[in-house]
Amino acid sequence: MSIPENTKRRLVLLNRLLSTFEGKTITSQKIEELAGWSAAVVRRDISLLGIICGASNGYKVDELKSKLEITLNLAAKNQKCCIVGLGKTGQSLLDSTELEDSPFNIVAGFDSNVNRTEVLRSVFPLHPTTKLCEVIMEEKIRYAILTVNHDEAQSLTNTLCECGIKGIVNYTQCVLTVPRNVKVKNVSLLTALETLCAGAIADDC
Amino acid sequence: MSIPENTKRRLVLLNRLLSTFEGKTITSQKIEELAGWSAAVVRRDISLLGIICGASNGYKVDELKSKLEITLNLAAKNQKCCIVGLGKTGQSLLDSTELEDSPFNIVAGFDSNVNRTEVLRSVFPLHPTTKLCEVIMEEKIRYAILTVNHDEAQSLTNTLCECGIKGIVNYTQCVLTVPRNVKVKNVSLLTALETLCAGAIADDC
DNA sequence: ATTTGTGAACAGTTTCACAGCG
DNA sequence: CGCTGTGAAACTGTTCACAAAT
Repeated sequence: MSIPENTKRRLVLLNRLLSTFEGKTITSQKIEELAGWSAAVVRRDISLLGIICGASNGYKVDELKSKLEITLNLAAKNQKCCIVGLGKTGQSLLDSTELEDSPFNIVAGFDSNVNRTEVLRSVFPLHPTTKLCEVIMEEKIRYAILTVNHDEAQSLTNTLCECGIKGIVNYTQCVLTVPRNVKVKNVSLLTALETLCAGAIADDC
Repeated sequence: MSIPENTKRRLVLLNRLLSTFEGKTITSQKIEELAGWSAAVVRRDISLLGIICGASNGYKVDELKSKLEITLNLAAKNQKCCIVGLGKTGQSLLDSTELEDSPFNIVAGFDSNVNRTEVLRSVFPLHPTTKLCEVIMEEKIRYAILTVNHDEAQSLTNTLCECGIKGIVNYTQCVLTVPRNVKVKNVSLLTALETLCAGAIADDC
């Protein structure tokens, strides 16, 4: 039985939420208070994982968490990512500690301005975008973090898709056109604000 | 008749997409190719706006776009925002041009480290977080961009909610607890990557 | 001929309510 | 007795298919 999209989005956040409760138990009621999803939704979501780890005294967080990590693919370590575009946003990610202790690992950066790739320093190598395909295929990079200018966004996206990238975290304002096998997650500040403003927030991501 | 959440999220992106087609017409088929939503979904979404602006020769982009802006609340200019947390992420937004020509306007920044609020320069004033409530209420700020450390995230969120903020763009990894009248949009890199990895992307935001 | 707009069928998701377990 | 796990009902969202419009 496959897990619905909505459920998956909540489970990603549930997994995060549970970090604070390791070794303990937690009830669906408590999760409702913390995350805002109804207790009924929480119970249904968890039941879709196909395990029984609650049974009348709240869920055992450790069991739940390890099942979540497997189901959500987060158990696989060292999933490779790259940054495409080393302007202000891209640079702020260069020495970010955000992905420490996560399954994700940034292993390359790219910019079409060779100056930047030569001057900037980081723990992973920086390349000109002409090498995009080569490096991605060689390193088997799965995810791209797109932080380029508007005018380069779609053409670089095309290249990324051609070299087999699985997903793109899109920090640009462009609505990217991608083949169906590539997933895009739009996270630009403008999109986020517009989404809030339009009252269009899914109760999750 | 109220517009469903899913539709709203797509309409936000549709509005963006249409910028490239001002003065022209566009068919639901073309939108399907560009954005990836089925033409049937596109037509249904647009019909929910309650206007007829297509009639057999594709949609008139200008008419469609102005209706979209009204429906999505994006017509109201100068909706005030603030940045909470002036670490690396917050700083990268200080002189960002991303919100230029948008209805949103950053009018204040906050950090609990007074050093930062005194040393950093920006076009809008920077305050210590002790002034959070005062400034937000005085300036009638609607949206907060949360870029603080993990350990401050929930307590500052509580304060933000108390002073009447409408929505929070959450760059932290925390799952924030908020009252039902406050909306959160999670945009941390880690959450974005986990969502992609779990295959949990709504066909929109 | 092409493309919208929409009823009607279908699919997916949430809520309700309660039996059963600890 | 409180809490999960889950059928069944209710609701929301999507797809189909075609009449109407130009």
